This record gives sequence, C-alpha cells and structure tokens, in this order.
Amino acid sequence: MDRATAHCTAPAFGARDNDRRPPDKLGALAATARYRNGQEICHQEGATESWYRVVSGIARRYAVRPSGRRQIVGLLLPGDLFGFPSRGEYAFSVEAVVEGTLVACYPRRRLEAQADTDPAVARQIREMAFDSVSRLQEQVFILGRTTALKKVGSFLLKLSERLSDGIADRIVLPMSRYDIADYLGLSVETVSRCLTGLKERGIIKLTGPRRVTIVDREALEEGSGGIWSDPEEKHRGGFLDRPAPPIPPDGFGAPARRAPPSSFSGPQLATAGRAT
Amino acid sequence: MDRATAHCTAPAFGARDNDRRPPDKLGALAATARYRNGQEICHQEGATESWYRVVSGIARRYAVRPSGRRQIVGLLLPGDLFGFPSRGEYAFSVEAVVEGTLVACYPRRRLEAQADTDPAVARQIREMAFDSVSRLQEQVFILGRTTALKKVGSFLLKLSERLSDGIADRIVLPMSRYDIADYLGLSVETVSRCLTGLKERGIIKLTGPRRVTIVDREALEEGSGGIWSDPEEKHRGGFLDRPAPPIPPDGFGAPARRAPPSSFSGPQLATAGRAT
DNA sequence: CGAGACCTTGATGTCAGTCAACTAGTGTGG
DNA sequence: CCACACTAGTTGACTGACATCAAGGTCTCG
Repeated sequence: MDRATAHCTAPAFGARDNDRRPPDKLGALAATARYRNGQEICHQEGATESWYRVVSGIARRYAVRPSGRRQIVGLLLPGDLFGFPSRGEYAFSVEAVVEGTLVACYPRRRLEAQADTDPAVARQIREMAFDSVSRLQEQVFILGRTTALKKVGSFLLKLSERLSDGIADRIVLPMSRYDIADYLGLSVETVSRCLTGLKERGIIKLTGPRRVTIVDREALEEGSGGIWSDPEEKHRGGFLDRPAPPIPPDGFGAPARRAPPSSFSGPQLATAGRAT
Repeated sequence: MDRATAHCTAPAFGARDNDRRPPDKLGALAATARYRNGQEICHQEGATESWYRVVSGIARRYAVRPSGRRQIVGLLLPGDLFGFPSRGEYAFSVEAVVEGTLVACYPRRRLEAQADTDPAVARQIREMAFDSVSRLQEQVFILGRTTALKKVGSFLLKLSERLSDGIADRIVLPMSRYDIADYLGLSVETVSRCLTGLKERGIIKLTGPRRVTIVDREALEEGSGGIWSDPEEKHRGGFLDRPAPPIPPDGFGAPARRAPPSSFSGPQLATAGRAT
C-alpha cells in the first residue's frame, strides 16, 4: 500500500492552520493526505506537478548519499510550502517524520493559473517562498557553527521558536536523535553528548528522552553564538565559558580567535579587486 | 563617501543579464549602482524597502559572529535577486566581492504593485525566489558534507556550473581563500590544503592562485559525494579512494559507514508518535 | 520473556583547527 | 632604488573535537 491513508477532502484545512498566516486563498484546490512516520510524501521534490504544504505534523527533506549516509536538508513544519521547482540537479525526497502528518497537495498548473488571475494568491505564494528562503538561510547559519554544542543549541532554539509559538520553553522533540544528527551533520553519539552536556550545565532539562525544557534561554542564545551583523554588539563567549560539567571539570571553552581576516569593508579599496 | 561610485541610471540593464532568464520585465524600475570590493550593498537584508539584483560581479551575504568570525551564508551571482523580507531574527549584510560589482535596486512597493497588475512580473519574482530556495538547498547540502575535501570539491563544481555556463572547466575564483573558508565553514589553511590535495591527486590544476582548471570532473563529482536520493544508485567511494598524494602515501579514504539507522520508512509505525 | 528501536556512555583514532613560519606580490615612503 | 609594511597564499607541527567502535541501558511491543 502506498500512501495508505490518503483520503481526499477538498478544503478540509485552514482549520488546522496553526499560526499568523494571512487568510488562506489556496485552500480551494487542495487535496489533503495523511502520512505515517517514515512514509514518503514525494520522491523527487520539484520534479512533480504538485506543490505541497504541511498542515500538521512534520516532514523532512532528505537525500541519501552514496555512502549510505542520509542527510536531512530541511525540516518542514506546519505552514511550510514545498515541492516547487528546483533548478539544480539535486533532487530531494520528502517524508513524514511524525505519525499522521497531514499534507495538502496542490496541482501546480492550476495554482499558477490562479496566481495569474488573483494577485492575492500570487502574493501568498511569493511570501511562502520568501519564508522558505528565510528558513534556509537560518539553517545555513546554524550549519556554519563551529562546534557541535552550538549547533545543537541553535537547533533547540529554532525548534522552540517554531514549535511553541515563541514563548513556551518546553519542547517535545518531534524527531529521534538520529534525525537530529542527520540534520545537523553530526553523529548520534555527539548529539546525545551535547544534550547531556547542556543538561549538566543547567541550561536545559531533560524530562524524558524527547522532552526538553529550556531553563536558561539566555545562556543558550549567547552560547549558540550571535546573530548580529555588527562586530561591536555582544562579545561574551557564551555557554562554553560556563562552569562546565560540574563533576569532570575539564575545560571546554570557546577559543574565539580569528579576527576578521582582512578585505573588510574598511579603507583598503584599491588593493582589493586585483584577483591575479 | 558612502556608496562611492553609485550612479543612478534607469533601465541600464538587461544588456548585461548574462544567462537564460526570461525576457526581463523588471528593468523599468531599476536603479543600478556599482560597488567596490568589500563595499556594503545593504546592511540589514530584508529590513530595507528595496530589493536588489546582481547584474554583474559577485556579492556575499554574511554575518559576523560575536567571536569575530565572519560567516558567509550566501554567494550572490549575476541574476540573483536578494533583499526580500526575512521572517527570522537573523539579519545579514551584503557586500560586493569583486571590484565594480553592478547591482540593480528596485523599490519594493512599486515592484509589488506591478506584480499585482502584471502576472508576468509576479511570475518572474516567484521564479527568482524559487531559484533562491534551490541554491540555498544546494548550499545546505554542501555544508552537510562530512569532510573538508568534499566541501571544497562540491564548491568548485558548483562554481564552475554557475560561472562558466556549465561546460568550461576553467574557473577563476572570484574570491579569496578566506572567503571560501568562511563560506564553507573551514579554516583558510584547510581550504588551501584541500586545493593542493586535489591538485596532487590530478583532479584539478592550479595555474595561479585564483585560476583553477578541472582536469577530472568525473572524479570530482564522485568524490564530492552523491546527489541521488536512492541508496541503490552509485556506490563508489569517490576521489578519496584515489591513489592519494603520490609522495606521501598516507591513506585518506572514505569510511563510508553508517547505514540508514532506522526509523526508515519501515514497519514500525505505531512506535513512532509516542514522544514520551 | 525476547526482539528491536532508541538512547547513553566510554575508549580510541583521525580530521581539521590552531599556531607558527615562510614565500611572493604590491604599494609606500625615505 | 631599497627597506618596510601589508595582504594572500602555502606548508608544517601540534592538539582537540568529533566520528567511530563498542557496550550497556531503557522502553515498547509481540
């Protein structure tokens, strides 16, 4: 059985749309389907004639490398649109992460036709694409972190932001350690160690394997490294400087070296553009 | 002097548009400006009332971490649109990488108004946003590579793809090693070592610090790791298995372990949604 | 109970970051 | 002109963070 529980219901959503979206103009064309954990939603994203949107639940966009290593290149949360054409040769698959993930499926052609006639639809699609860009940039930013601890920290923050509407500090991880590892480009063991590391520093609490409570959000934010584009703002090192695991008093501690190497917007304008 | 050489000329482009884009509907509103190497194009991307588009030259989107480390989160090549609103708290700056980078600047409101009346404009903006998504996904994919060698390999491939219209195997690196390092999340030294490593394996040639010739593209592609979503396709290890540096016959060599760990589309459906 | 998924912890090896030294090209000023 | 400073790039030695390998623990389900 493929797409086992797929049942087509026309509008059927807009009811579950969980947040601050504009009134939905896309609903009319939707066919929703429910997916089980691990079930494939679309095989070659972008190659299909459909666009998709997560209504509830969570999905992952991934590729499997020749080595057998799976890489998760994106997490799709409620409200996220996916499936639009990708120019590159890369093609990713998407599958559900949590049981009963509900996905709306739109025929691309008809949606685009509708966008051509109704500017509001066009605008909404545009904004969703912008959202995608925004999220991907954040992800790139997270992946660019230097240490595993910071990656995991950033990941928790982002998750809490998107899952709990920004305030509640109790997160239920929707995915396994393996998923997190594949998402952050780490090994499972490292992810596990980082979580216990954060726990030992008193920054988070682990009440059950999947339940995380953020105790010291500020430390987490600092430790996860800045966000600010100005070198001036904020200079503390972050949670890496904190007491560290109380029992084994080894030093973590961020080196925090490397001054902006050069070619910085500064005065040296003429020297710059030579390039051989 | 800010934006030193900025001179406003109305259409002024479409002439330099370098590739396979649809006939340009956006030109009429543009004001173009030329930037020097290292010069800032926009400070808080997304916060401005303008959208930008690289006409010629190259720009980098970056943030500076509290540690002083600069992180490049995107490379903007000719044709790329940037500056659209980002939802997250992250704000990146954009500056020119090569001398004389030409950037078109559009008033956001007027462009959106035009998109509302002209579906072709709306469509074009949409496609540009999709392109952005596509490129960012590729970048995430590259950043997810495990080894530095693979990252650099992927980077070269992507660059050759985008800069030389896909065929020519001679690349002129538009950026310094520092930039590459900050882009790939590596140190300069590692980037340098990787390039010489690839040279010693006979995969590329370095004719001058900024001039790279891809000798064995296939090896580069294999070594940089797969692209395919099916575990079945392709199983060779890539250039890491190759003779390796002829003089120091140490073994690199890809471990290529880790089978898809679990929770794979498999039968365990009921267990999944528990989360505690 | 046993099987299997999921998670954690420990020991060990290795890749890449760090520090340091060196080369080369370029612009500056005595 | 040459000394000097500065930037870009390369290479080597050392070390530390993370992957890997291995073992054990917990929970759920059959």
